[in-house]
Amino acid sequence: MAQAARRRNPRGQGQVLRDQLVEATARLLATMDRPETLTLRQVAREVGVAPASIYGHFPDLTALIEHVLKLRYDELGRLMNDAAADAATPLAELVARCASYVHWGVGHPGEYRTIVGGAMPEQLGPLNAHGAGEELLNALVRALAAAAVPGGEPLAMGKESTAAEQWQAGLILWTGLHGLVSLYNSHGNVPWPALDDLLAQLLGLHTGRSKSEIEDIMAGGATAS
Amino acid sequence: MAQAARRRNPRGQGQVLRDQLVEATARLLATMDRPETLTLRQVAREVGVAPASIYGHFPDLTALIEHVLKLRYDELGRLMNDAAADAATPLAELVARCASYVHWGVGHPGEYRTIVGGAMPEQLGPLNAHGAGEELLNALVRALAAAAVPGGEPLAMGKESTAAEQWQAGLILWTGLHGLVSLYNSHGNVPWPALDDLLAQLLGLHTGRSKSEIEDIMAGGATAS
DNA sequence: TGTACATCAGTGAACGCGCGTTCACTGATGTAC
DNA sequence: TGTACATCAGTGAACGCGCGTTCACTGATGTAC
Repeated sequence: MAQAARRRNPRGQGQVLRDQLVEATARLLATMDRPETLTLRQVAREVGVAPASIYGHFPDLTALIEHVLKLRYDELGRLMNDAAADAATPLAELVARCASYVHWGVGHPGEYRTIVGGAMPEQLGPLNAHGAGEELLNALVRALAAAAVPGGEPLAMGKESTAAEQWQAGLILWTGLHGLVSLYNSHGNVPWPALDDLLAQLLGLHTGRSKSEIEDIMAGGATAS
Repeated sequence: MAQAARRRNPRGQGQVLRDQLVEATARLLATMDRPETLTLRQVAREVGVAPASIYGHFPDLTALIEHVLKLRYDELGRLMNDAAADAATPLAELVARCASYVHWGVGHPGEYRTIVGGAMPEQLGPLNAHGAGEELLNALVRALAAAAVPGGEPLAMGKESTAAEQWQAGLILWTGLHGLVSLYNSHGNVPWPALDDLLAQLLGLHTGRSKSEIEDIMAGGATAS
């Protein structure tokens, strides 16, 4: 992995090493079995630079990781918003958001675990550190409320649902999505059905629709990966 | 934490240190912020013994931790079975199982994360290592199938549900429970509603009952802690 | 056009730390004769 | 009742390792005069 024959950057180009550090850290977090054990010296080796050189660009490894996790989190948020933008109906938007969340989580197990799985020391992930996670969660709550079945049965027995009820329903949906990603990623020995099958059924439960209705939307809409 | 003035055990009592090691490891795993960073020397210090003394009882730290996690896992299984045994109806049994699972998980965040959360290196937890997790999961699947609403709507549109459908429904319920415990434990900054409130609504969704029906059962039955 | 100097980007060696593991050992307790 | 010996339960010092962090440094590149 470590490149040989690295050239010192010319005068104005201190930025170059910084970018390389960020990219190498991202790559390592994405590919390591246990991303939470990443060390400063591993990053230095990956870039092909002396460990001390990192201090010119970041105060310590924690700051570097935090920077990278913020990028990944923003990527996930953008992905979900893009998927939502293509949707024709509120229900399709909800399905698109959830599908992109789950697909991203399963496609990026290391990063998912570091961002939302609480794998990092001292609640370092963006979902905890800054309130960045709120946006993602709020968008999900709104999407679920907008997609709630018109009859209104599942939430509050025919009454209009209050903000607190919508919040709680969104939270529960989030825990469902997270549980699915988390267990799917960490328990490879369990005989899992197809991921989209599980997701369709899960969303059916949470929206009060049939599984097949959700599947039709997933097949038609842009669910990204 | 480390006791001073430890006395060497008399001849036949090598077992004593072994028990102390197990107990100290359990205590540390339960109380540490990041149980996955436990070291062999920490255990030795906690007991008040030389690091090398551990090798007389366990081949290495991994074996010691594995032993302790197995104990904790058995504890959880027993708790769920005991709770189920007190239940009057299949639905009450399901509720009791799920409630004891969630309560145990929230009451033992460190152990929960090491057992099912995938926090340990190389899939060390009992749920992965041996097939011990299967029993717990199978019991949940059976309980859900038995408690399925008589009308039969939520699963398969009035038809009898197949074994595969029951398995999938149980898996999804498990991911819901796990997501709830996992996020509840790791995201203290989120304004969580009462845990039993979330659980009741979640079980309502998964069983096709109303939240209040579940709440009545939770209030009446033995939900343990 | 030369030259002294400042700055930039990063180096390399060293530090002290906690770790897992090894190895020869110690000293009390039991057992054989 | 003595005494030599074996075993048991654990010690203590040492090893080599990778780690985060520090510090004085180097050498190329730009700038002032």
